[in-house]
Amino acid sequence: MSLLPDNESAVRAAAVFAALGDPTRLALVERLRDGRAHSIMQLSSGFDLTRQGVTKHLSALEAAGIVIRKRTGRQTHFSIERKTLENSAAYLASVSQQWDETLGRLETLLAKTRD
Amino acid sequence: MSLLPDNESAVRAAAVFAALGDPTRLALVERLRDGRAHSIMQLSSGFDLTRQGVTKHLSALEAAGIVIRKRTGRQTHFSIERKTLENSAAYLASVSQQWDETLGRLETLLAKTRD
DNA sequence: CATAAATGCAACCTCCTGGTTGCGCGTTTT
DNA sequence: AAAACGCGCAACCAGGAGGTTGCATTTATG
Repeated sequence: MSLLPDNESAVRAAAVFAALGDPTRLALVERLRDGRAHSIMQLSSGFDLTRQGVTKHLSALEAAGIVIRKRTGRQTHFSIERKTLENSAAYLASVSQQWDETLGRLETLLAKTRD
Repeated sequence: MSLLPDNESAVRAAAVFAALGDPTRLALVERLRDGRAHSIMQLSSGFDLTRQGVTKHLSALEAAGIVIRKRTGRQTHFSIERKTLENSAAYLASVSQQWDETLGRLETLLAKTRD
């Protein structure tokens, strides 16, 4: 019995978190916070990475649904997919919230008495 | 110039996300949603993993500050550190929120005109 | 049309990660 | 005091992730 996240939202959440888990990728997201679309050249500048390296990370973000790619002419622009981040934020919030509702710190102590 | 997340909150956020990025680890967090403290034996049951394997994951979660370890007698209990998840949720929310505030979809289009 | 610019694609390499096994050590239990 | 329980630690291993180089491709520019 492998009870890995059968929960749909949890599965996707894991993918999103994995994508955001890399420092470079998170930095890229930070760069996209302005909500505008940036080309790969723009995004590559400032990193100790090859353009191809950055592209890989952007593809990873795209695969996780965090970012949207759109080619225009000879350059490719990336922008943030707001909804994905919102969902993940909501997921995390729900976890800590449930922790809050059900018993929380008190039960934590009582658990030690049980079994 | 390597402009990796100099921002403190972003650095920690990356660590937390990396920890939550693994399906097994996220499943463990799911199991701890009840807010109570569970022993390693309890948490191990149901996974296609060795106890030592699960322990490794729990240690990773602990290192990221997502979980708290407390040894009592011969068994070790883990429980959720609510604040860490709250912070990460807030971080994600702030990113998508800023996207919303600043221009968002409109500017996304305009950006294509620029440079 | 020749060339430069911006990107895509594939092969390759290294190192970290997730997983295992084996064993030792403190704590209950009988 | 044995034996069983719950756990920590170390070594080890395969595979994937992050990164590179090299070249092909498409689009703009002079």
